[in-house]
Amino acid sequence: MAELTERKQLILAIIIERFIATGEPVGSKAICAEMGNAVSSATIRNDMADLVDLGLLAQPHTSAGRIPSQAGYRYYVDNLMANYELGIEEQERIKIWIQTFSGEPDKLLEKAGSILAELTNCVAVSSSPADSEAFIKRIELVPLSNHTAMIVLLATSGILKSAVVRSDPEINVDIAEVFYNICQTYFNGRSVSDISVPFIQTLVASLGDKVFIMSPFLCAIADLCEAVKTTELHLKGQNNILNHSELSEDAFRLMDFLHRGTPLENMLDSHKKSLNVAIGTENAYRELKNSTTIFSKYSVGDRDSGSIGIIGPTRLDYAHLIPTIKYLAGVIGTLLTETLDEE
Amino acid sequence: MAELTERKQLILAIIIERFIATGEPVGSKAICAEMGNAVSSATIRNDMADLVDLGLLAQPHTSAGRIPSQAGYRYYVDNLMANYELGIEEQERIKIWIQTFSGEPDKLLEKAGSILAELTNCVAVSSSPADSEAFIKRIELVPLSNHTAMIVLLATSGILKSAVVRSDPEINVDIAEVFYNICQTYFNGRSVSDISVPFIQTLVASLGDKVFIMSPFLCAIADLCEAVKTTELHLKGQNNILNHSELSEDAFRLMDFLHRGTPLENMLDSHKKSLNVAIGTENAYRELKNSTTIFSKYSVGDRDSGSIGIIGPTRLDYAHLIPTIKYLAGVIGTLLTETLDEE
DNA sequence: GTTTAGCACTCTGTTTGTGTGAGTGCTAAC
DNA sequence: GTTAGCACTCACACAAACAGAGTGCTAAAC
Repeated sequence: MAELTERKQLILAIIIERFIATGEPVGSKAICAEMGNAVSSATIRNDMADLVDLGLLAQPHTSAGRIPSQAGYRYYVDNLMANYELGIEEQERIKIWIQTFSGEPDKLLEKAGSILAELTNCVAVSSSPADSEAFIKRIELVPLSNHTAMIVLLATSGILKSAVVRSDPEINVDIAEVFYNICQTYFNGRSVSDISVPFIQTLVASLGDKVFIMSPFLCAIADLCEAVKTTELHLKGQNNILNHSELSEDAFRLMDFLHRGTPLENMLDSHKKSLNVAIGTENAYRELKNSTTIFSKYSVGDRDSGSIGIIGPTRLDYAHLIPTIKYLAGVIGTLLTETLDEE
Repeated sequence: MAELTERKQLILAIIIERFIATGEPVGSKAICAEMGNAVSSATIRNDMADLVDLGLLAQPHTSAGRIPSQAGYRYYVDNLMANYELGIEEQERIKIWIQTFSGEPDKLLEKAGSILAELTNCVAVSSSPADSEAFIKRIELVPLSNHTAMIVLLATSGILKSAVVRSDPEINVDIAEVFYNICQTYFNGRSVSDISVPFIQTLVASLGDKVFIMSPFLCAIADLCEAVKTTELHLKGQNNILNHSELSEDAFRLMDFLHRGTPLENMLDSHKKSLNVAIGTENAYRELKNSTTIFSKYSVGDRDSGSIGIIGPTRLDYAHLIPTIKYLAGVIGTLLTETLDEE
């Protein structure tokens, strides 16, 4: 991208910020006024024409003001945008929320999504910690009734999963003991990526006649390991799609996209950078071609465990939202690292 | 409601069913054809005029066909509607889904909501079992790390809740023993409605210096008891709101209403009948004045524990949806009763 | 009394035409 | 490089004209 003169940068910034604030195309006169009439509107028009040629601005029609193009937003985010601090409201909200953290990672991320949706008026997406190379730290069996029990699996990277199991034979002390022996020998300390079909087969072979009573428990453990590896998404503030008039045309397709789940997971998985801002067609999915996605990863210990971020229109208050999301991801990482990755 | 002649009933049914199928106002000629020209369109027009006078039909404008009024739908649901069996697709889907039931009530209800949303193309709402008069069956403590543990609470009415707790003092065998003693003495077998602030105060007073280490656990138990009493809602298929053009005008307000949560809870709580169909303004909230809600309660043992149902436009395929929802509620009740209310 | 044919009438949705205003692009002068 | 001036373009709002669907009513037939 060729260097822009300082004035052109200023004009671009004014147009983008005004457009973000009002949603209306910005005309040369308005810019002129905002610049204190330092130059005339005709001069600004010349510069604007150049910015259009560079692809940084667009015109809805010949006789309208200018609006930022996707490339314009990109230039703004990369070069022009001021780096704001978090607002007081954001900070307060996040602080209060942190205090309610009990220690359950999935709940934390779900709540974080709610907060973010409220703060941003966008659809917020958060993923619970997942790590395909996590290690099993412990597995517990909690008898609930004669034939049902809960299995709780704690893994590295701040991951905690549980499931209820039904067993035909009555669940008694003997079964519990066999269960704990198996866990001790085969599961504890092992990477969840090891718990494959062949692994379970070898295990089953070595169990002899205990296979029959153990199989629902083994299945449950395998499922939980799968859950440890699998990103689980929380969608919040879907109603906010309707808040943004520029999305109303796509609203249906967008909603549908969000509810399909898998593409969204793929998208989050594909992000390389810790903070990812994708504007319009920079997004991998064409359903998002009029949307911006801002996602940040959070880390538990030294591993990236999940993401949190938003999906909104391209017309977004980038300068405020980006720091908010960054901060939130940092807080999540810190909390999870402190709580569950200790000892 | 005065008795209608058989022909008027037939005309009303034809109009409603055609309108449900097509969404277009139905004219006299179309009805005439559907009746095999047994009578002329003029005759039908006369009858239609009478039905309008009775408030069962409405005209969007003078020169359009007729559409059902809310009273018309009500008459149809109460008197005319055929009682369909479940379709094969519905049955299959529900059967497959049942097989995935692990024993976790909250998950079951969440999944049931998803299924219902898919089957009906409406917003599905399901509430996890809750019962303000449930009894505590057992409480378990599952140590996770040195300073965190999970508490699992099993109650009657098929209710299972869990939470993670952080404790400053290290969680060791001594603490676990104290915990279980307290549970044995004060909580097991007690009704959750007893676990009030004064009750906790008495308990705290009797604990002496153990109060300090026990307090996070006691708080957690109190929270869990609260959760047992509290209806937790699962919303599914919110994107379906946009499927129905007649709701698109209210889409925003409706979405907002759904996300507010509390009014929805109140609505479900206020239902007296086991199956509740509220058409348009029969709904307690004005946000739903153009919507129909169909909800069925499910019972665990002999107590109503929660509800499942849909929110959609008034133009709904009542004849198929009502049996589906009824059936689903029945299945949920049976599953939960068998699994968790045993022994 | 009920049913029917016939016809004028009403209302919606679409198309076409006109005017207005905001904002531009270009040219010539500074 | 900057500015004033002016013709030009386009979206939007409003009005008029038109076609089509379906009704309501009347008078005759059953």
